[in-house]
Amino acid sequence: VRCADVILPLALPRPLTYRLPENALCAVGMRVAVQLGAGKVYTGIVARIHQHPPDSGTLKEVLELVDEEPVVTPQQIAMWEWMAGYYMCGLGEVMNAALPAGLRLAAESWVEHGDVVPEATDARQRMVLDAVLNNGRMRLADLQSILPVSSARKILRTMIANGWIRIQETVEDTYKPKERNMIGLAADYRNEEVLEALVNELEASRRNQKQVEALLVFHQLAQGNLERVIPEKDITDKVSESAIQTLVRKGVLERLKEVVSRFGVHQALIEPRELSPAQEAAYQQIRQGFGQQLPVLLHGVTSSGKTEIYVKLIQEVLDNGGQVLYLLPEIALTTQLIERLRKYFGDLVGVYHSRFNANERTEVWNAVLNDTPDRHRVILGARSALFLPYRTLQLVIVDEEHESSFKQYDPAPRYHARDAAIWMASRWKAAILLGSATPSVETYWNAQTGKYGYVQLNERFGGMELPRVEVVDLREQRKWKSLKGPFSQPLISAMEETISGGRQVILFQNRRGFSPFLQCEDCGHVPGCHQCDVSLTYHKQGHILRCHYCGISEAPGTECKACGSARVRMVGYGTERIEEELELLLPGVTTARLDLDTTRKKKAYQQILGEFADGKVQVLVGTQMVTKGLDFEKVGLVGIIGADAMLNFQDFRAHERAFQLMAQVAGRAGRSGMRGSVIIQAYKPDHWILQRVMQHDTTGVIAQELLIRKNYRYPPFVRMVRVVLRHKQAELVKETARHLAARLTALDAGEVLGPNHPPVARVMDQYHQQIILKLPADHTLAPRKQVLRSAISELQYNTQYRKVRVHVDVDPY
DNA sequence: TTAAACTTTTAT
DNA sequence: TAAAAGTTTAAC
Repeated sequence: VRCADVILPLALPRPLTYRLPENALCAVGMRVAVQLGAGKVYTGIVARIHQHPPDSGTLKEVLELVDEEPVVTPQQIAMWEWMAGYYMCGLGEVMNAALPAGLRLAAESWVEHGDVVPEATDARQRMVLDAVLNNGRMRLADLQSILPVSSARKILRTMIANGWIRIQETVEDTYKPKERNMIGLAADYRNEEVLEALVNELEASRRNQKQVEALLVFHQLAQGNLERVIPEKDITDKVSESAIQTLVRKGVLERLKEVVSRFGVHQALIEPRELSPAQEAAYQQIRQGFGQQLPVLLHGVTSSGKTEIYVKLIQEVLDNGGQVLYLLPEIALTTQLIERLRKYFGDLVGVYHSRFNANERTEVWNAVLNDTPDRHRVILGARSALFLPYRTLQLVIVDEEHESSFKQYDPAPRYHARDAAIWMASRWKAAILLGSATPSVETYWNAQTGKYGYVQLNERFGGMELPRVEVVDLREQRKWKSLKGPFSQPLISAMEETISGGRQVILFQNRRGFSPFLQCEDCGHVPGCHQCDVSLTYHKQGHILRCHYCGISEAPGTECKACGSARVRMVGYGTERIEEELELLLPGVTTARLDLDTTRKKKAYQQILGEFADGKVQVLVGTQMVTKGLDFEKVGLVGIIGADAMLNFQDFRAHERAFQLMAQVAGRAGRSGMRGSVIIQAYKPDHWILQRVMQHDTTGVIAQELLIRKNYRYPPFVRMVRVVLRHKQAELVKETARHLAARLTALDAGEVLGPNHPPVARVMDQYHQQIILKLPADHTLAPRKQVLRSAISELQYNTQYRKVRVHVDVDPY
């Protein structure tokens, strides 16, 4: 028998084996429909074809081959397997992250009438039968929604048992290509003489003038080529629809559909700029590193023109017929960069990220899979762009390499796009370039130790100076009562000066919403989430208290829930409140806000960033989003409202991240000729990180951090694995975590820290415990992960421990 | 993820 | 005591 190992879109430990129908033309990477369990039909991807049926049980047969050609390449399956192994999750989970929804077939259950004619039926059964008979068949989900929720399943079950109805599973392709209406001449009329005769005939009657006109317009648009097919809209722009209609009815014209791209047509406009001597030197060094098959780190200060270098490298690959993957940490950045790259490469640039709908993503997927020569040669995207079916990938660029948003946390696979890209590049034999003004400690270490090539670009483009950074002591400001809401005197004057000088301001506060929490002035009570251990954030927009962990919201009462006092005050400043305070402080100033709440809609980024770029907005207030490599010409001042929150995190990466964030946002200031300035407000102005931000000392921070990491055994000197346990009962999770930790110690898996609870111990009524494993960064990593795997599966043998959900986060961020 | 098998809670 | 609600488990 021929067998197919099928990856199913579920968190199963491994692919399941099905029997292939005889003579089935099946290949690795094709989609197949298979039955799982009693009735459910799923589509999966064939990972392997072989002749070795598993020992246990009977084999089910593949129900249907969906594709004639594979939709997934063997290289991708290799990548999925690597990812599932390295990040310790199921192949199905990787597949779920990788495949666009348009390729995941929707399996639907339909209810049809059965072979047995029902006799005695009750009212509800009658209802079901009527619905099924009237419509031929009904969606199971629709039927369930018209029946009372509690008994729907039961009613249907009896009816199935009686043979009155049955359930049929279907699998349907959800991808719909976009089409447009076209007009062409019918076969008989694709001849000048015939057409001329027709025109003459029609001209005889005055009533047919419109038709003659339509034919002339068609002739003109077709430029004499009568085989041509013209977009209907081009014709109806000039002549009436009814004339076309008549000609179609007479069989002179034909209506046709043509598949078109969902993505508009763009034209390359300009030649890339010549590189400066410094850029040229960096470019040559990068080429050299690529020549040695090494990933290369391009460490270039903000505004050093890294993009120009990327452009030149991309151009080369395109000339060479290759594909390029350009990874960015944020969707907002793709919005900015796409316009820039399209100026050079036009339609060859494609975008791919989570804001695209299923059809758009599938279209990009197919274009990459088919290696189309005229579209999607350069893919610009967030981390999911990693999963496209590249065939001729020659270059990967990971821009803003240090960004933590390259790491996915939930759901599995908990992968780091930068690290996965490095694996991919070596497998695909593609070059890979990591770019950053503030490289991560790990990457810098790899460059220092010769694992990566290292190229530095210290010169800002046009020789501009780095911004002046000033730290304002909030303790002083408070003492002298010179704080106005969240703003210190120096920040206020700087904003006024910048705005009156016709330049723009960016304000950064890493908290969205209006106020992080409410507090009763009498008893100190803080309203918290009912199902999570966090306070509720007040959102003025919608006048609502919201939990940022589970999303649940409630109306804020007018009085304290604990003591009934009416004196409840809002504590702290989120972006929403900062924007409002600013409007009160500087009336007439135009503001905009860039955070999760203002960018929910698909086009929101484009709109907000567009208005800021056009100068319609003078002050842009935002969360992390404003720090990540946005380029604006006229920003003269960047204000960091509260630096302490970032410095006080007790995670080993907190200092590194705080520095990166501040250095990056500072880099937004001062682009068009004038030196920019940065004001950081902090209660701890002497913190060493702030001092280093003032000095723009990236390598100093990294050197210091490397010392600390070496002393305290943190990455890159060890590898970390975080094990998270979750359950409704706090005690059970604790007990299980203690047991697992003890077991890991006994098995000598590595250095075991914990168990303890993560910063937020309860989310959605589930209590969390975590164990951190520190593993040596050597060849024992894989066997140690195997030890961890078996220790976790051992929990199954205990009826209590097995109830606890466990997940693993490799290289946590 | 799903659904059947199994267990615990709740209402009458 | 039955029904409802919640848990657990296996899937080729």
